[in-house]
Amino acid sequence: MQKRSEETRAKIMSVALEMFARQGYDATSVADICREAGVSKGAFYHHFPTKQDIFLALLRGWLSDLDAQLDALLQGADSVPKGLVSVAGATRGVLKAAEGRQLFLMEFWVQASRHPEVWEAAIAPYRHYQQMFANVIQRGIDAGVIQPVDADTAGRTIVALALGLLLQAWFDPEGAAWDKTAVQSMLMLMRGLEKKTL
Amino acid sequence: MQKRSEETRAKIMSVALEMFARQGYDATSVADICREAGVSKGAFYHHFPTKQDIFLALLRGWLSDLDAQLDALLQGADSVPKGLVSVAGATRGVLKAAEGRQLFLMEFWVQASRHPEVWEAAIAPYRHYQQMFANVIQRGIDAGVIQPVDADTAGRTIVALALGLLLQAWFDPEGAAWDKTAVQSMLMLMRGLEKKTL
Amino acid sequence: MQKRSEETRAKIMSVALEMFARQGYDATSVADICREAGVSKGAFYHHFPTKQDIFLALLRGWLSDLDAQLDALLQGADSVPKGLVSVAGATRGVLKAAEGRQLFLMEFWVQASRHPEVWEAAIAPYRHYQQMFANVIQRGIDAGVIQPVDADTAGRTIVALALGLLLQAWFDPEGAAWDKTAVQSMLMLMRGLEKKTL
Amino acid sequence: MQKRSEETRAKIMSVALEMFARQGYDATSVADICREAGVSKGAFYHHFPTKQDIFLALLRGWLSDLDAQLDALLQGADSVPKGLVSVAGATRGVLKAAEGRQLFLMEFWVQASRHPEVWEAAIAPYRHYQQMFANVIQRGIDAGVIQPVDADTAGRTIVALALGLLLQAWFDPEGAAWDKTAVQSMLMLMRGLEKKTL
DNA sequence: ACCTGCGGGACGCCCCGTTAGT
DNA sequence: ACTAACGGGGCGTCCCGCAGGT
Repeated sequence: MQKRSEETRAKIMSVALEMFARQGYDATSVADICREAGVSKGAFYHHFPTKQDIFLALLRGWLSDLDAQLDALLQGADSVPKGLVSVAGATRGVLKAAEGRQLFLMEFWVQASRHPEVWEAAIAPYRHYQQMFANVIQRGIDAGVIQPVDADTAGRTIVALALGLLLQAWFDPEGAAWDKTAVQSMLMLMRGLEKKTL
Repeated sequence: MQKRSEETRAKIMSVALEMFARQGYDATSVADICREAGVSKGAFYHHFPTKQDIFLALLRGWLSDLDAQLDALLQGADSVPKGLVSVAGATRGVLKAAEGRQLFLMEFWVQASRHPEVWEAAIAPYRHYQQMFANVIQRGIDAGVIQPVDADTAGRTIVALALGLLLQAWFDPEGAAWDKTAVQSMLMLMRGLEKKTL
Repeated sequence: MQKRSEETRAKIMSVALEMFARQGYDATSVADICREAGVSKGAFYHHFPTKQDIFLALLRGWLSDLDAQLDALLQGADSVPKGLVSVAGATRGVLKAAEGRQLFLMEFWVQASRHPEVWEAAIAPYRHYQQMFANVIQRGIDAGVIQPVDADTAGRTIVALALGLLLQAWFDPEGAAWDKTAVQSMLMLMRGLEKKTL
Repeated sequence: MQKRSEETRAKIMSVALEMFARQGYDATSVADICREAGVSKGAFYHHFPTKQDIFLALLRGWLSDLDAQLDALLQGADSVPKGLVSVAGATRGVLKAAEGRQLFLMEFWVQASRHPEVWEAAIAPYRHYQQMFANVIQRGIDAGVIQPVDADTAGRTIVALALGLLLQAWFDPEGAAWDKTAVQSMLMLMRGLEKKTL
């Protein structure tokens, strides 16, 4: 029956995700994953031809998850370009989506820099998000509520802020209430973008 | 004479830095480093007790470099809190300082998340910079040229922006003129911080 | 219906034979065979209890083929002991029979040296042929056309010559026209065996 | 000191030779060799980059041994082309030289058929011997003691006989007194080559 | 009866970071 | 400063049972 197979595969993936996130890709051996998942190496290599392959599979899943979440979040912002705060709120979504998987994110970047296929998988969605933000901004400009800045640059700026906060939240979790900091930061930036209405 | 010894050590370090940056920490073997540096493994272990140790040594050097560069840059901003643009310019310095060593930076973060000693070495300077920016902001607030925001949060925001730009510049170098983008981004943020003089 | 089954079995065997011959027994995995034959591993193990077993099955078939061919060839020689050249011609048959399967032959010997069952299967026919040649020689001696040598030794000598040529032809195919060399060689030997009629 | 190193290397080689000969190349794992030799895997790979490499090293040594032995043996035959029996005796040398290493010889051929480098190492000496025998024969022809046959073919025939006997002696050791059989066989052939002095 | 997918472990080769002995 | 040796894994693969479907 195929149910069993699917379960095994899922188990392996979830374990692998967690271990990659906790110990990193290189430090996690296939044997580790198998032991933790309670399967044999035979089972592992039945489902994934290579250690790299499970990483890519994980990555794919993770990106599509993120995609869904962000798309949903931006629905609201999309329709209310004047309420820039909603954009600020959206960034919280980005952080949430990455919650507890930051190390995996790092690993992913590191791998991306070395393996073209991974890079491909990484760069596309990144540009996608940047574009989404740029679109929102552009609409705001057209509507006359945002300064006439370069929308692309603004998009990149928003992404940069989100990424930077993500990173800080990761390597200094106790340093601040990152949740609130995210909102505040984004507000500061938004304030710089909105048209001064006297 | 110790000259020879010093040279060997330096050679090893420079090779190691480059290889870590290009291939990553785990993917770079001690043997690789030795071959490239033209020394024996014995020589390597004569100078560094452990592979980790050379990494830390490298890290220390790198951080102190960065420190010096940033301190110099912030001298100006420090004394001219009203010219917030100078702060924007300073972020360019951060990018410059990391030029071509981003992968090493990533490795460093990854390692930091796992080894307390590394984390220690990483978190301290990070907080240092954040504090510097916060100070500049605070002075601006006191002088009445900046909105009465929370200075710490503003500091974190600036650092976040810098980090985020660094990251983007790294994994999508062709995506934009990051140099200029950095300045523009910072200006947008600054605009949100400054007091509306109207 | 069993037709399907028989076909599958035959397909597996033919693929296995070719792969063993080309890559050797150890270097050919069951998975390789299955992939090439277009069947699942389950199917393989349904037909053959073990990898060794398919080898033995193949071997058995191969030997009985060889047997048939040689027996046919020696019919002639048997009845014309004075025409020693026909014996020479027979050796060509040996070479022909092994055409393109030398590596399998080698594998077979190697396996034989380690597994008694295989050895059993190998040594019997070998002695059979040697005996056939010895018989022909003995008849020649009785008929007075061949020197009074030890017939067994002569038989072994003929077999040796055939084997040696086979081997050379295998690992240095371009080295000579082995076809003709075989005949010439055998003639030289025959000349040493025949009674000097002068 | 380098003495230790040399000893370790020699120990590894001798153990490997024996195990390859007894169990075959594929069936002998590096771990087996190490255990038997009482060294660590690290030591093994310090001396030999690859499992294949130790095989080649062994092969090289074996061939040069054989070379030396045969050269010495053919010295006599060389100078006494009329005493063809000495050539017959020489073949005994070939058998002696291979004593107890036949399986290694087989392995070697099997490997040769798959790895060009091995084949290279194998084919050269083989042609060398064939040539030596051919030379002896040619001299005999020139001296008028041997039939005007094609010397090359005769050389190949002698080699074939030697190989064939070697093989039979290996897979049916009890079948005959191969020592004496070798001499008898060679005499039969020689008889066919020599000029009928009548 | 025939065939399939899945799973199980045991190893195989290679390499890695490191310590002893000069 | 350097060569030799050391173990301990790492990844990938192999040969092979079962449970299940057709």
